[in-house]
Amino acid sequence: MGKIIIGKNGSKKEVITRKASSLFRKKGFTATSMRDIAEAIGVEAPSLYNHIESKNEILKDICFRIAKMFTDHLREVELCRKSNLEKIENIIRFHISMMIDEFESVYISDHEWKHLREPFLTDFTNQRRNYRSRLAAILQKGIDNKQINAVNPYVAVLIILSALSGIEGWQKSGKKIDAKLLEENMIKLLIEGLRNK
Amino acid sequence: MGKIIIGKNGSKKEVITRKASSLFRKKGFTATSMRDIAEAIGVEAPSLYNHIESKNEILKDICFRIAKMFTDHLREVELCRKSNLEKIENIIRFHISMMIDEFESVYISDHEWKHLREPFLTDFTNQRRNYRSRLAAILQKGIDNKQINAVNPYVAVLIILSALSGIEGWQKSGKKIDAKLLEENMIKLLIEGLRNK
DNA sequence: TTTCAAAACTAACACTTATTAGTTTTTTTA
DNA sequence: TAAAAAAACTAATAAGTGTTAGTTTTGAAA
Repeated sequence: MGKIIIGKNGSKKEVITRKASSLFRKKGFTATSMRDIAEAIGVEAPSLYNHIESKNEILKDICFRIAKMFTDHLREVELCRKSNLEKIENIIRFHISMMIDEFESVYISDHEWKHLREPFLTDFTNQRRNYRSRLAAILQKGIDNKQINAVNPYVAVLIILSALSGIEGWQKSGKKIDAKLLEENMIKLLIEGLRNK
Repeated sequence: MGKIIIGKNGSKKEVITRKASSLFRKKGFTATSMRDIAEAIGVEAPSLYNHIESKNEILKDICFRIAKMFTDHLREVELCRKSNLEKIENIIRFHISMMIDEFESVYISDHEWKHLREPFLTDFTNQRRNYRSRLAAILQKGIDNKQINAVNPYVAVLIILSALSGIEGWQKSGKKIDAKLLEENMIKLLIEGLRNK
């Protein structure tokens, strides 16, 4: 039938993962079959198994790669010398850039992680909880400083993260919103909501 | 094997829809089989077809019932005599109460609508677009009034709606956040972000 | 050009899917 | 209590699932 053509960037496994990501986002993980992925690449389904372990491994790779990027960035922010509000702003900007550069993967890691298998499911949800806790800790310090408005930090984290993950909806929306405009509006709304006046 | 036991509230179809909602939310629409639903009710899968048309009809009923509730409420708000910022606040409070009272259905209507079949898929996405446009129109009037901060109204709608839909994550989170506390924090953050100072 | 491994293929397996047909049981109505 | 209707059942269908086995093709190294 055909063969897997590798672009300049990466192995055949990465080609499969990228095509799969696109389908997982459009149709959902469960509704995407190995045959769908194979067809999109131009190959028969069993051929994929020369490069990957299982359909579930693809999902795992996507979710954990994204989780690592967020975790790594958070560690950097925690160590830098900036005010807590600036740290939050930095994190928000990073989320937005991730939504733009890694749209499909971030979407999947947000919406399809529940189809991970153990032990990865537990690992992943622990990482998420951990991420949220550390974000709440930054907010709490800002509140103690009086720099940040006295909101419940867990609620604020919830609001910020879900507001951010909603940018997903923007990409395909008819309204062409410029990325920079989006970012500045986002910062304005969320940071002004937090800032203590 | 058994039979469908109807509670005081509603037909057997409603019993099926309720059980299905719970499974659709936990496992996703595609990953939930008719046998899963039947087993949860205590009946064989083919028996369900005495009461429903198809698995897809269940999803359609869930999504359109919720869409109607949001649309009906929006119409009321549009007609009432209040400031535009108060209207937005009213809508935010309604979303929160919906998340609490109709958690499973709202979640599904947010996350599983893409599995709707035509013509319902098109109808549903049109309703969503329409809802967002009308929300943006309210914001625009508030901006013209100088009551609302000069943000891009489409971005603001995106942020508000996704922040709201993120409350889904709260229900099951370990942190037991009181509903009233959540609501007040949410209003504080979002409305203060919008208010022109 | 021969050799060898990587990567494609076809065929198939064992299972699950939503749904239909036809039949029996249960409940309601007369 | 007899008749009719509703709702359960079993059995089966046709299609689709992820994945494996075994074989052939392809491309690079010797």
